[in-house]
Amino acid sequence: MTAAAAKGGEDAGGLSEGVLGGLVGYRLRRAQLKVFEDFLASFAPLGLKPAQFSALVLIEANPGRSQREIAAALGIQRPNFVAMMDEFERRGLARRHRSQTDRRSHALALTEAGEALLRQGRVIVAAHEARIAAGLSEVERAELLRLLIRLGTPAAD
Amino acid sequence: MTAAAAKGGEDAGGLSEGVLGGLVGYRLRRAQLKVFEDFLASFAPLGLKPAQFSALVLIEANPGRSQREIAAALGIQRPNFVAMMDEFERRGLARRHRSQTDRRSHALALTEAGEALLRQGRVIVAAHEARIAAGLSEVERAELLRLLIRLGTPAAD
DNA sequence: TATTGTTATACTCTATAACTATA
DNA sequence: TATAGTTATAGAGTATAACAATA
Repeated sequence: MTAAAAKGGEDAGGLSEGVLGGLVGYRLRRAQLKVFEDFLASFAPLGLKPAQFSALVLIEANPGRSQREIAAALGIQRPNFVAMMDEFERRGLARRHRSQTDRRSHALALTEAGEALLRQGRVIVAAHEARIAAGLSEVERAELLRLLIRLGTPAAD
Repeated sequence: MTAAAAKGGEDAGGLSEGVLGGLVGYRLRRAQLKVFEDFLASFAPLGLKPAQFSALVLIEANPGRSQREIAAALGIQRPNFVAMMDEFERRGLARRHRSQTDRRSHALALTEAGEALLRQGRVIVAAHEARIAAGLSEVERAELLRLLIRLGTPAAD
């Protein structure tokens, strides 16, 4: 760290950060932008964005759940999840089955193609994680996850 | 932590998180959403959003810098920063002065009203920080900031 | 030629109201 | 009445191309 950075904080262009550097929210935003940038590039070959990947993971881990349940778990508004499911079905990655107990709701499940894509996704995401956490030891990465969970896990509300 | 959460991860609705729970990018996104939610509510009385607050802080800490420099430091595209500066001038918070050395660029500075608003903002942001980091010790909060900087500081590219 | 601020524009994300079919 | 999925829509946020003034 430079002397200037130690005093008030200074960015790449030589500008002082003022109070920003010490704000968790500001650091979160900058870190997330950078991590998502790497994710987007990593998953471009699979044609998946972060929200789509997380939705597929959640559907696979919780087959038979409704759109409302999956969307809520991801913090996605129900109306906005409709288009995502439409695309999943169009690409043959997931399907909506009529629930046997409540004909209003859709029981979601991955297709074979969806499972296959997720297998590729898990390989890619592992490389992505290793890349973004390259400057951290395994202990530090675990500590970062622990602190982030304490900050933001909806379940901890 | 519940037994289920220890195994594969489980959210508030009882859904398994699958691989998501161990991903830095996913945890960053969820944490940032929650933190920004608190920020937005905290700063509603001042009429400032996170990007606006950070821009005002940066202008105050670096008076005389150009729009391009301030925008670049925040990761904002130059065209998108124009409307933000327009609003700052309309509300009397900041001004664009013609640079004496390069008549193409604008030397930015806060007005008295802008400085006054920022003084209120710094009080509010301190309370906001205390609130979101309530579950963390001071050591943990410092460690979180350190790890986030390692992940995402553009200067560390 | 290159750069600053600007305009226009488009694309994505996100949020809300209202409809339908079921419950 | 209330809920699940859906449609329509509107508002942010973000990205690029192109122009005028200036370097």
